[in-house]
Amino acid sequence: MERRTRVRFAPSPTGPLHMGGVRTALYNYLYAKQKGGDFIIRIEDTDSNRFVPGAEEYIIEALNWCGIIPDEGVDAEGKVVEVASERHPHAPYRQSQRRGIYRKYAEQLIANGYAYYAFDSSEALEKARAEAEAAGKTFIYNQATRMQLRNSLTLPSEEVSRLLEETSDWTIRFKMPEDTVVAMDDLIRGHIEVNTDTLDDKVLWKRADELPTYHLANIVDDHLMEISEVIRGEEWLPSLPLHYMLYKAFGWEDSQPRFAHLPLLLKPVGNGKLSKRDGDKMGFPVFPLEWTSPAGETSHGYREDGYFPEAFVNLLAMLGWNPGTEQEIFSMEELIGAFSLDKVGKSGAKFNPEKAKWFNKEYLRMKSDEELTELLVPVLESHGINVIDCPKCALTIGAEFNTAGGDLSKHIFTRDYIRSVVSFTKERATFVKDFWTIASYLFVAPKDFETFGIKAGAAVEQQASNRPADPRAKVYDDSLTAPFLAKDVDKFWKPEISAMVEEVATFVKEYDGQWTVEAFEAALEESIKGREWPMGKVMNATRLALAGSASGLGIADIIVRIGKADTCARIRFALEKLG
RNA sequence: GCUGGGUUCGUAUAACGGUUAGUACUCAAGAUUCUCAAUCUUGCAAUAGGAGUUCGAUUCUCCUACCCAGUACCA
Repeated sequence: MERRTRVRFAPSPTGPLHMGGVRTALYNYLYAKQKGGDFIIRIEDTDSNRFVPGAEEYIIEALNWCGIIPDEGVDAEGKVVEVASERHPHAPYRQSQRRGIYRKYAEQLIANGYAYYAFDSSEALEKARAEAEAAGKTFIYNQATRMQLRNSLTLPSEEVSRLLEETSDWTIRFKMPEDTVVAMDDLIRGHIEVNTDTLDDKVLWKRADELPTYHLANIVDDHLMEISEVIRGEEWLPSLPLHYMLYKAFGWEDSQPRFAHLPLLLKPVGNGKLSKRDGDKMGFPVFPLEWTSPAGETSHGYREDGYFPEAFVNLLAMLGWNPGTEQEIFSMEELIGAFSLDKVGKSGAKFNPEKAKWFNKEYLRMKSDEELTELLVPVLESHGINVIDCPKCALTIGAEFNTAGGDLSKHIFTRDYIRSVVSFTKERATFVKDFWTIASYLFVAPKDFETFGIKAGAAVEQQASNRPADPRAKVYDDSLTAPFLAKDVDKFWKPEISAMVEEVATFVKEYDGQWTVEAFEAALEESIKGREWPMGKVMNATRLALAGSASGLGIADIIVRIGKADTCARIRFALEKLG
């Protein structure tokens, strides 16, 4: 008999979900969708002390951004469902709203001899731990110590009843059986055996807040919600024996879910699991979305840093899982088809930020020019550039367009202009925002760089910043030549060359051929060759005058877009400024 | 400490017990180009160590080392 596949992602709203959590959610989602089953989200907020406002909303929004949409647990508006309905027979999905149902299960365990009441105060236990530690031992609440402690196993029943009535900080603990081997099977790790003597009597339910702990809530809810597979992080592996024992104690072995423990996501350098700190330190996000803590501290998010959700999902999928083929780029649909738990690795995966960028670059290249144009427009606008749909509309505001569709003096550009920039700049960009650093001079002349906050040679600098600095490099004072990159001025702007650049201006002014990159380039090169000029020098010096640095886009590409008037104006300005 | 899990190039990973141990990212070199980027080509680089089983071990077993997790009235 086939059981319907039902898996859940059960985050605790104690802070923003980090990328490891998103990956767990993703694997659950992929698994469910592949089997045609349900993906459920359940909020595990049984720790009243660690609740963080906004965390739950953040988690849902992050999952939503990634395209990981729950079948159950969240309604169409992205709100956690609180009342049961046909579509949500298992609601509510927030454990704090289910508190009424856990106690009786805990009591059932006591009635059957699988659990007991414990009256030890937190202070008493802490003291016992401290004493044991001082003696070089570890205090464990288990079969070896429970008979020396204050609980319903050791106290007379009248005393137990009295304490139950009159005090409110007692707990219900699981009575871990003695010397029993628990044999477990993990979908990823295979067969595992553990002796119960190494385990402790975990707290299942707390009278103080009338809430269960993770272990009880988890087992009860998974059972009630008919979960077929539990796919969770490796940090849960040590409590798997407890969970097995719990299923047994409840008599639910037959419907017990199968378990899969995912390897952890590790920090890029050094040892240990990936944490919030690493991202801040190494300049990459660990969170899907930007997060501002209640204390006002902001952490980067993949979304805000310019990653496409598809790229983020793709890179996450490949961290710990592989398709068994050499394919690396997968859409969500393809992932659903290809995913399998037995291709999930056993060892922790170190996250590599470089590879993450590579994924985004690949996705950027796959996008159409139109799509990228739409994404770029708001970026340009945020930098003070005006974008309009058609040249005609602009006539009313007095813009005069060059042949490529731009009016650089008024910083107004048509969508066609933007699209053309995107189209031939695409393969240089990793993020949409890169278009601005790569091609800002196609929108703003060096003369106005300062007003637009553009640094000479921004694209060059951005690229160089990814590499360690060369200690032999000469240090230049950019302020002397701004907006032209000082080291390029030093290298390319010689008196004899500036004269040649002036002639390029003349050539452009008198050019009356076709205004396409190919035609113009051919003509320009012809004219330079004809005069036996050192082409490289002229081109580099010209680029310096037009773009502020000697490296960057092709000369013809630039001139054809900024047009005659602006080319001449820029060269004039450079001559004036640099001599 | 104890318990459990893990270990293939720097990183992510591939390899029914039989391969010159493959691929991608990064890095380096060359080609190309007016420069940079892109692209193409080439290169650097790994089975943690030791026993055993086997004709043959990255793969199976054991030991050692190292790493990780858990060891809460947190999840």
